[in-house]
Amino acid sequence: MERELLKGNTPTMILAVLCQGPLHGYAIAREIERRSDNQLKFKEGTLYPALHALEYDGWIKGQWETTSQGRKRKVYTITQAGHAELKRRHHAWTEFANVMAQVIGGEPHGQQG
Amino acid sequence: MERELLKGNTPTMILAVLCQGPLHGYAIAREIERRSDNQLKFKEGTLYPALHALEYDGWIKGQWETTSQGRKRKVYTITQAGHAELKRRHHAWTEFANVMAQVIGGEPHGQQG
DNA sequence: TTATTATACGTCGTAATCCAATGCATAGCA
DNA sequence: TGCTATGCATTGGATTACGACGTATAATAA
Repeated sequence: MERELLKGNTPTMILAVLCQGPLHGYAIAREIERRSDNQLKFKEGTLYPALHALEYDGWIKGQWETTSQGRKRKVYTITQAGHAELKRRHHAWTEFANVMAQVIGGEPHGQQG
Repeated sequence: MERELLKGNTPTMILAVLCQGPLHGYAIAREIERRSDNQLKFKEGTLYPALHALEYDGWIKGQWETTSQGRKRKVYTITQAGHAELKRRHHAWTEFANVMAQVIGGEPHGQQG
């Protein structure tokens, strides 16, 4: 999958996943990979900074928990503001996808300018 | 229009426009704006470096010409390799757009991990 | 015991990209 | 003389993805 195409969409995908329920970082990455039929690979260098930024902006909230196996992990929950942000980003993506279709799929036009 | 969403798609749009016929830089920018119903604004800092990179990669070819008004401009033509590259990029974009739809538009799933 | 894999968190540096700001030059118009 | 449009270009800042690396626990295999 083309690296640059992903740019700007990582937070949107994370919010979309968390919209279905709280998950910890590692599970979020796995869930995005699952939803994309393994076409997307979510790396640590992408995931964790993105989560921290989302929490800093108040769109998600992290809570440390310990599993029965004694392993610590940080479970993230989407906030009210996060839901609004997701809606806004979802809309922006749809708009952009439409524009792209218009530009790269556009019909022929008069040659020179 | 969201700035980050554009990332990586600029060369694709330029190739798509040139696919319809040769144009000089300034006209390419105006054409992309026209096709996007002015939702996209193409700035010089984005346009010219992108054109130079495309020419360096051999996907477009620039040719200086002088108009009847005596104004010089560089007219770009898409190459054979450029057509192939456009096809590849067009495909990559479609794939990515589908993946995005799957991830952010996905149906509900079992909560916790 | 030792090695490997999976889980789970994180940081840092590099590369890629968009764009605001700035610059140069020509042309038409008020 | 100023303003706007055309037409080219560079530079530096900001944002982003990710490879590489580091830490730690647990299960599985040799």
